[in-house]
Amino acid sequence: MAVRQKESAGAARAGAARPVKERLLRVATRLFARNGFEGTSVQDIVDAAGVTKGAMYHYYGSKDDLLYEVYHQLLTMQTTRLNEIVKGSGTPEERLRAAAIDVVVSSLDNLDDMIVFFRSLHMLPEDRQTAIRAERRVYHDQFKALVEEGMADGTFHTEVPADIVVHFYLSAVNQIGAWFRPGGPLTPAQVGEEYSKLLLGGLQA
Amino acid sequence: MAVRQKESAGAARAGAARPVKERLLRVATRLFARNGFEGTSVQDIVDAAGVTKGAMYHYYGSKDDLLYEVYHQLLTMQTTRLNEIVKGSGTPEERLRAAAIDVVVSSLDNLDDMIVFFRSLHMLPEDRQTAIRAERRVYHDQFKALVEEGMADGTFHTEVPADIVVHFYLSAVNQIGAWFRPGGPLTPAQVGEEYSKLLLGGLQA
Amino acid sequence: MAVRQKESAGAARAGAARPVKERLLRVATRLFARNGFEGTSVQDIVDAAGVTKGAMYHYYGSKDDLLYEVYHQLLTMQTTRLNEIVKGSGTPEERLRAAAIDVVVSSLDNLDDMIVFFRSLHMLPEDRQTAIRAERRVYHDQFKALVEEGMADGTFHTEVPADIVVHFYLSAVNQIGAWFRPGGPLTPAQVGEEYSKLLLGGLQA
Amino acid sequence: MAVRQKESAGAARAGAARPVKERLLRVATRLFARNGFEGTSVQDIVDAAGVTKGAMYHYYGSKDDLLYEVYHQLLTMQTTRLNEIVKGSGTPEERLRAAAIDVVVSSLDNLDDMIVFFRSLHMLPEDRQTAIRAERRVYHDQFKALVEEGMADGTFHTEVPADIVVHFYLSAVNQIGAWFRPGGPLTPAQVGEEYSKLLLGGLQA
DNA sequence: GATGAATGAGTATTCATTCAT
DNA sequence: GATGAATGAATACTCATTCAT
Repeated sequence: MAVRQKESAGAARAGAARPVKERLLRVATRLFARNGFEGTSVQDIVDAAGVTKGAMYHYYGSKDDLLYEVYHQLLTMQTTRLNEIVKGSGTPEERLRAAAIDVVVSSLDNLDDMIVFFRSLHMLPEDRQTAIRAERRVYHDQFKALVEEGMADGTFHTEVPADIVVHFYLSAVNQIGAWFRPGGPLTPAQVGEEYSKLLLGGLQA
Repeated sequence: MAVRQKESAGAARAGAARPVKERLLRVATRLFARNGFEGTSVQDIVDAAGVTKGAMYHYYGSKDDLLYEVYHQLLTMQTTRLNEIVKGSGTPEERLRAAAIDVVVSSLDNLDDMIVFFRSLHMLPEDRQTAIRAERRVYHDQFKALVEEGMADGTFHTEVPADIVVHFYLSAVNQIGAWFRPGGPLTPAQVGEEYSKLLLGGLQA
Repeated sequence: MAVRQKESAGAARAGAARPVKERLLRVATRLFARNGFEGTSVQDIVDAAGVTKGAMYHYYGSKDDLLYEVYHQLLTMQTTRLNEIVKGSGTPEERLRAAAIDVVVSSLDNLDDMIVFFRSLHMLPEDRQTAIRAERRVYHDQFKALVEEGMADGTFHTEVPADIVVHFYLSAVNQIGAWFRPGGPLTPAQVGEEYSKLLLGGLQA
Repeated sequence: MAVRQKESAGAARAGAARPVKERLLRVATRLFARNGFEGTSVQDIVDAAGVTKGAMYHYYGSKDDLLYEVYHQLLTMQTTRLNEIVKGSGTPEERLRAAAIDVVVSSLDNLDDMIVFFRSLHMLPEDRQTAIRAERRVYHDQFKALVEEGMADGTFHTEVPADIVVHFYLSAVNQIGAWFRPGGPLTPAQVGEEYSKLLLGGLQA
């Protein structure tokens, strides 16, 4: 009992400033990334957040809700950023390069979320998966529009359908958590640079 | 009792010819791919295979063993195929193209295994994950050797490190199960063709 | 559902006043004594206590924990009592007689615990067995000190080492559950009287 | 699989001379004593004996049969030996001393059997327990007859009922496995000497 | 807002035993 | 005599969720 009190006190000290709801999502994301969605119990989450189960169920309707929230926030953020790039100025090639770099950098900046995303999506109930996939489709289509612009103006060849190009590139980015190690020799920006080179090189007319 | 006999008969009809051990692995792979490792109970597996739990534990020490076996068989098969391509004749570019196509085709031919692979590896105990990753590393290094050959003889540019090229391409292939639908408009061979074009295009000196 | 309600009502009637945690330990002790540790399932325990499994695991980490608790409580109680006798007044012979009677009486007053103790200790994990044996050793040594006092002042002969005397006597007491039947012709106090006579008679100089 | 073959070969080499049936009982006794009856699986037994399950069920009808056999052999042996002592020559005191020493020595010479006996009897089905207890009662009564002879001729006092004396002494002997360590400072004969002194000292008129 | 005791349905795994060969 | 594949019932334990306070 002494231990619990100490933990609670410690957790409270460490993150009491941050509101409980946000803290819960943050620690849940970290735990899901480390141990998987199924490997993380609600008890693990509330212990790490320094609150009790009742508190969690006050803010989130279920464990699934937490997972959904991780997805939703990541997707919203990335879609917003892509939107700005798509609508920005510059040639299609310049804007595609910017988008290709940005998706890598923003993914590596939120690596835990990415890892959770591609590991645990299938654990959500069917309707939630459908919702997520629809959001994801919007992102895919915006990216594809950039590729098609470049094909239309002759910057890129048209040997490979734009849909496949986008699947190919976003797949590579999605799996990035499988090999990238923060603190390793490469920065997120460098990886973005290299990845975008490989994409654009493969599209040159 | 009538029900059981019917089930047994059904199972017999479906796959009694195939030995029990192999049948268990096959149905487990399918179920893991559909519902995830955690979403599949041992009961689900033995029901689908038409045997009892005891039979499964006679052949496999644990549910983990089944998962490991999926990985091991897929990796062994792909490594063997890559080996033959690497040691074959032809220019580095020809052999890299062959390898790039082969990894796509053999992945799509074993789509269930691929899906399981990249979704459930993290559910295995640490030591097994390490074993798998070591096997995977061998595959990666063989692939990288091909890229480096082409860089050495000037066929490919050297702007992007070979390691990153291989991570990039294999990541894209690994995620292929996230969008490819068997029976859709594209055949595995066509996808292999497109993917290899994107890879080799991005490498041209 | 009717059945369950009746059971719950029955349990409530029998012991709802007593807190759940204590009730669980009490019924577990009784069942372990009757059917052995291995012969008692967790389901048996929670059914008898009128709660569900989850409740038991809320209070005790495992079935082993329940068993350990039986041991720990019995040992603590007996060690406390012996302590008071050892430190009390009177000749060594008087105090040894008091201790010899007390260990019999307190064992027969907690016969279920005794039976469990000497039947199921070996089912605990090694580290717990070691902990129990250390507690038991303290008891043994206190008892031995009494015997040695009497040997030092010439009341008892020294033909048999004090260690063996204590092993001999405590062994006899430990096995008492193998033949004593509560409600039979002898009271615990009478058995204590006879046993102490046999011990002290065998020690007279 | 290589491991199993090696084990089998090793077991075969070690004990092939001894007939299978006897070997099974011997290894079962050792394992029951080390790990308890419930902690020993039939697979453990047949592995240690270097045979297969089918072989065990050829010789013994069940795992219970093995346990019963341990009890039966030990009891038969000890009863036979006690019989000879009871019917022998000498004063009651001399014969009681001989019996008191013999039960210790023969118990320590078959320490595994003793340990199994007092730990696992309660795991047998009720009817088998009853049978064993009847055999045990015969032994008890023979021992008691010796005590009563000494009481009748005035050698022993009659303050403590003979029944209790015998329970007391045999209990102490039964628990001997709880502290005696073969290879320790004391030989079985020495322990028998000390225990018999404590018994006879406590009985002197 | 928050607690934590309690639920109940679920999980992987074990194991004595049987039986066709 | 002996094998080992297969059974089926039992076991300890987990966990997301609820609800009286």
